[in-house]
Amino acid sequence: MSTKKNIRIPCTLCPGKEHSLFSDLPREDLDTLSMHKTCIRYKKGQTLFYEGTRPMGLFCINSGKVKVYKISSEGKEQILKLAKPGDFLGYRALISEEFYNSSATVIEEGAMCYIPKSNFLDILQKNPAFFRKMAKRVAHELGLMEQKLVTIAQKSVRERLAATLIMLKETYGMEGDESNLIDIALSREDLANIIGTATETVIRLLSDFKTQKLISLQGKKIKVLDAKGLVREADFYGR
Amino acid sequence: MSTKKNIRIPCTLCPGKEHSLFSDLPREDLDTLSMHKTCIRYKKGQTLFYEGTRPMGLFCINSGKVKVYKISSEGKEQILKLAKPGDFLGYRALISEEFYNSSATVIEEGAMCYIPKSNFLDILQKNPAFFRKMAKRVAHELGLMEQKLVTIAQKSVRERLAATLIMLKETYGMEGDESNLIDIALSREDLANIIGTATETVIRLLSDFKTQKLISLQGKKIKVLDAKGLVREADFYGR
DNA sequence: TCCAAAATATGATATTGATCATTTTTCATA
DNA sequence: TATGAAAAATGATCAATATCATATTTTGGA
Repeated sequence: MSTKKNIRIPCTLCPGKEHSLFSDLPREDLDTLSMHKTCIRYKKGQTLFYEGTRPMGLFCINSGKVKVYKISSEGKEQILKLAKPGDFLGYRALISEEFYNSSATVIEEGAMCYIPKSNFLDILQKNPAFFRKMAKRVAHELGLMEQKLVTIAQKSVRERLAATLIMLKETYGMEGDESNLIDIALSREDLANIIGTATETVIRLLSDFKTQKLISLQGKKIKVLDAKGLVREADFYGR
Repeated sequence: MSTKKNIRIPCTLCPGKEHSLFSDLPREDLDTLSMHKTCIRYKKGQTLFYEGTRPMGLFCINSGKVKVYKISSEGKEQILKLAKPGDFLGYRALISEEFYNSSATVIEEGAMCYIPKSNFLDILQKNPAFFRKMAKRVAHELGLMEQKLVTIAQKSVRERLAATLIMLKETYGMEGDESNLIDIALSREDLANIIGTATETVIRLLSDFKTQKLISLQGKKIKVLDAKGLVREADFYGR
């Protein structure tokens, strides 16, 4: 069985707390959350929740990275989003009062906090400003998802890959010298499942981009050498 | 110029009011809305709002049908959803406090009610149950959009067309004998812009389905002859 | 450190669906 | 009801990408 270990991390010490959805929650509410939550270390490959199951709480990523995806009827995985420390998972299903419509699996190990549904709903209930903030977030994500739909429906695989690399660089780029290194452990297959194509196609296109000196490949990690060039490939203008 | 005519339709008389988002709004709030809204007849081709503009209110469709779509950088249209009497448009942008991320154009003429932003937000503010309902709706739509994304990313055009025809039949099917007639005036181009393909491809596939006796074509309108067969084409099982 | 399995890479081929060109039909309206 | 424009239909061709097959490399455990 899994070797999950229960650990305790106060919400007030959570990385990225300042920019998270909880950022301007009153101290009192934060303490309530800290009190009731559980934090567990997950290893790569372990799953936080499965599509089709009933959500019993809210996940908050303390460290590590997670992919959120759906499995189609043919068994193919489609990654809907990637989550990093400070991100929350599972609120869509809690707010819509539905089962999970996607699964979430750890791609880089770390600690995940779990806030029981009742505590989360309590705070939503008694804190209208927080509820508005959550609703605003969900509405914003709907907008993002609509844009993604258009991109997948209308852009070529090459364009989508270039656009995804730029997005990854912006989200997972490192500090200073290494700022062009995309710091997330995505396999070629994961990348293919983000943009909706075959693994071989991603591999071919990456080596193509490498030949064009747009990127360099350092093992699994990708370095962006020519962001402008990638932007050109992505046909980013006018979006 | 357009020949928009201001007409008055009390919300209490709105078709589909019973099942709309406003269904269990207190009488008092409904009257406030009725008081402040304007209702205008729109002809086919007229646009309710444009992507990139600031939302100033909420649209409610009294009669007629509307398509909601985005235009990609290459100028191609992608239809995100179709709206029918009783449906609301524009609340995503109001709740996320963003500009419209899509445009809405009338495909079958009818009357559209317009509720000023301030009135809508007032009611949201003072009526937590209604706000929860709106949030729930947006979260549900996010789930639908995620499913659409997976479908477009992973299913063939043939499967998507078959699935779309089934959805259209379920949403716009008529009563009784004519229950298999899809009662919405969509051009082949519109259909192509829903499923994300070329118009010619839709035309070819439709005549294919016709040859297979899955559908029949009566002018612009499509009749579903063999729903089971279409479901098979759509590979619907297990979704 | 070595081994097996997984991931990556590369090649050959097949298929889907886009694009371009042309014809036919439908439809609005003059 | 005639006519011009838009929509639908059909054909020919081509490009992008999936699929299948087979190395080669990397990696995580025993």
